[in-house]
Amino acid sequence: MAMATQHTPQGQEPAGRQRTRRSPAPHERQRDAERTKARILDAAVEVFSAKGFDRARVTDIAERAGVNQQLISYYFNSKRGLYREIGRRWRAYEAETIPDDLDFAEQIKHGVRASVDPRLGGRLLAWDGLYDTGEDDEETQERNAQLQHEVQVLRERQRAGEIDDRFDPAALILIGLSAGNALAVYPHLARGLFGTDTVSPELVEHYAEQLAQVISSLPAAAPPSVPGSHK
Amino acid sequence: MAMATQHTPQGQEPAGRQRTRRSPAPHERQRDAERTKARILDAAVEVFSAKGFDRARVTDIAERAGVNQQLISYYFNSKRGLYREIGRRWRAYEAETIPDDLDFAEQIKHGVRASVDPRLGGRLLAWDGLYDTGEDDEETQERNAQLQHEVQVLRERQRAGEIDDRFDPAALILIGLSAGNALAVYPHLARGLFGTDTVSPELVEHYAEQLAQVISSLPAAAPPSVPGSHK
DNA sequence: AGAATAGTCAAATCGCCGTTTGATTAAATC
DNA sequence: GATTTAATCAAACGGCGATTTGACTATTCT
Repeated sequence: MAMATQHTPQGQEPAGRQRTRRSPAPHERQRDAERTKARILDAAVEVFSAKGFDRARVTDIAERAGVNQQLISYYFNSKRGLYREIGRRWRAYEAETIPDDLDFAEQIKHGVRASVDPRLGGRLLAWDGLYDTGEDDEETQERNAQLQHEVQVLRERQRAGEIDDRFDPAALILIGLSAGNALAVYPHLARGLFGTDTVSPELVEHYAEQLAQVISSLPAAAPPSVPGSHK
Repeated sequence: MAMATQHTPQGQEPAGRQRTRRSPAPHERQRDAERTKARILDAAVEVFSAKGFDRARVTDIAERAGVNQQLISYYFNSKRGLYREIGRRWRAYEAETIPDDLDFAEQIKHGVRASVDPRLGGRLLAWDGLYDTGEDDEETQERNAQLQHEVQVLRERQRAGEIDDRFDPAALILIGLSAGNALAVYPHLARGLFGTDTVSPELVEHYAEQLAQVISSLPAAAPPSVPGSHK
């Protein structure tokens, strides 16, 4: 692919270019592929998350990353490749970041805050879901494993009596997750509902609080229905 | 989904009065603009809902509607125009369809079932939210009014003691709505969580049940904190 | 130093897809 | 049955935007 490099045949050498020759301390080199790649990735997350795959312009991504757009092909082959790479890194990141020994409600709060951060993945998740075609590539498989693990954790708590038996952990997770992403996915509704003209940090906090409250008010043990009563 | 299928505005033909040339009973004429428009609209809802605006192909829509794609420009000016028309009719439809005197939990169940019907609007709502740019056109204004009304309804129930005062009705609505749409918006997660390889009607029913259970288990009155405590 | 290569870029290409054009056929009117 | 007009279509157009091409420049290695 990118190995058709050839020596420059000729050209006028601009004389008198003064450059000091310093040893490359890794963080101050000007040419650092990894750093540049990271910048592109960051910009890409922002743009993809905001506009979705189709509406995202690679020019836009390149611009924000401060590089030429061809560089994106150079590093990631294609727009799709870039997107996939984001997916990979993202899953790795959240796998190692989200501690599942947190209190469920705390986890939710954390999730809500994270979901609206444009650099984080709430919206990406929604885009993926909407674009989903029903066939499971290996990428989704991986995520599913993580989800199943979450289910296990909840089931554990259920067994410990923290959660009523009638609830299906899988359903609870989906509910929490989708509700947690709500501000990020339905900003237009949020504005209408809360009467603000933007989704402010305060609103995020308020909503996180509310959602956590809902979650944590789920009945813990068997329902308060008196044994022997009807229904 | 009869949303687009209200046509034949021209009214009551005097019975027994027949034209010499067998005046076409409105439902059996071959050339019926309204009917065709409705077919296009229906197909469009399906495609837009499934693929989103950008990925939807007007060829695809035309094909499903059984018409030539130019007809779409003819009737709706543009792809965007078609999309907007859907929005208009959709809001009208749901405004007159969803009865707000239902039990909240019932409403939720109804919502969940509706949201996964591919021909209905759960996904459209999510697309709109993700594509949202923060500026409110008149279209959203209209929806916001409806939402505010919903908020009022909930506030009412809150006043009646059915819902704990600590909950913000607006937040509850957003939670219910987003969670209700979850199967439609995150089908990939749903498959992973529930271990099915498709979102079956049974799953829909199960999930609706679960969500309703969560909603209806929200504390009704003041918290069980001991009365007579401080403040 | 100089060869080799990693990093960067501007500009041309090319396919896709929404829209326009201009004609055609069927229905309604007289 | 002739005229008008509503409905339909096939084919050409044109723009947008991702990708390719082909070079150029800085860095690193020996």
